[in-house]
Amino acid sequence: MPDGGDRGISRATVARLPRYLGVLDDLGGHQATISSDDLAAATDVTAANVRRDLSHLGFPGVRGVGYEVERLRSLLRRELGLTADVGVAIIGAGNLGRALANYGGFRRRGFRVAGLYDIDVTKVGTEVAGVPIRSLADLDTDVVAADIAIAIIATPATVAQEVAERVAGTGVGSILNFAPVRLRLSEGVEVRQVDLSTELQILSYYRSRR
Amino acid sequence: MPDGGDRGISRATVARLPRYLGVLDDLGGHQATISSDDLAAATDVTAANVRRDLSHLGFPGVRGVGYEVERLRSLLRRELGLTADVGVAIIGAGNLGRALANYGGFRRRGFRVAGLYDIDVTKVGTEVAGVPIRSLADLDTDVVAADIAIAIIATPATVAQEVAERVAGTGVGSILNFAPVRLRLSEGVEVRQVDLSTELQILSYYRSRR
DNA sequence: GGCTGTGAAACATTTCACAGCA
DNA sequence: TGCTGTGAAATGTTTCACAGCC
Repeated sequence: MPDGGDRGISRATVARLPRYLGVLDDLGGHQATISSDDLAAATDVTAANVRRDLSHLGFPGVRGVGYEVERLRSLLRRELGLTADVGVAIIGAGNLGRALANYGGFRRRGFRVAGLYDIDVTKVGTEVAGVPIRSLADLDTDVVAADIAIAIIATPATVAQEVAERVAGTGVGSILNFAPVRLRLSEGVEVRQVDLSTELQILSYYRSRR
Repeated sequence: MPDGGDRGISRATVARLPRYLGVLDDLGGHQATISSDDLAAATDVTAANVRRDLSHLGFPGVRGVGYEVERLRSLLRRELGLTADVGVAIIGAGNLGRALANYGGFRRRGFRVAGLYDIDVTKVGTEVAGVPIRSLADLDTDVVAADIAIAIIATPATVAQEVAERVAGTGVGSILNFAPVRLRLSEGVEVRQVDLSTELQILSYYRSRR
């Protein structure tokens, strides 16, 4: 795995960046610097691993002191593509879609939830946690107008594939899929799958051998 | 990483078992056997990796033919601790809790959603998707009476730690936490964290460099 | 003295490639 | 012939341990 400048950070490292960022955000300006030990303790990572990660990012610490919190925050945001705000559309205004719209963590990091999209006309026009519910038919124009970069699929599994194809057609390049279906899409669309049942099964595995 | 018998399967392998199981479940008895190539294609894993995983589980295939679907299904279920049904409690009857109660994927694998727990007395006594909403005060007795093995925390972040400690006190040994807080619990409780915002940030990372 | 930065070792995981069996 | 099972190599990731700097 390459290091230094900016490119080619390992997947394992990338997966830890949001954790580091979360801890720094929670610090709330009470500390100017943080040591690898402290950052490690707050994130369930080893100190050596923290140092290795930050060195991969090319971020310098100060020996005897630690890492500058504000500089590191900026770097992590930049690295995660959160410099400008990132527009997000949530597809499906059922319980899950509404839960996601309510979920403060998105706004807290630089995401802007532009809309909830549904085909149920009785829902369209209302809003949830300040997020307007709009017709799925409006998505194509909204993607451009509201600068939507990522779509979150929160529909029933039965329609997820169809909806995802429609979403991909609007030019949205990234999809986070919560429906328990493995989406098959054309090249060029980045899909990430979150399967709630998978997490539960893994937990069950570790539970069953104790 | 050890292999063979039953113990000491690597974490990476464990993380793939639910995927394999999901594919086999979706087959619906239309195939008696499946090759590593087909199983690989359906799960976004390489064929060599599938073969290695199954060999770690000590599961034998038939050369020139493939793996017996039904036998493999049983093995995966057993391996994941899904032989008897596993009782699950969802803590928090907000949008997320209700979404999880609605989510069919749990029942589909061998989980039994025993109840939704909340402190809001106006909700208690009603039900969601056939799951009764009960008072958090009843959890202690229900854990024993309804044989609850896993608790899913779907409360606001602000109360998650407090609720988790309470839950841990009931003897539930495994917690799946959806609140965006890193829980600190005593030894002996297995905690698994799902952070929706983390997934979105990782997607954002890969989006930003294309 | 405290903490970073990093070679080198250890460990984990994946892939290659092919022998061997049905 | 088609596909598994697996050594061996390659690759990826973490940890150790300590020199070096503030």
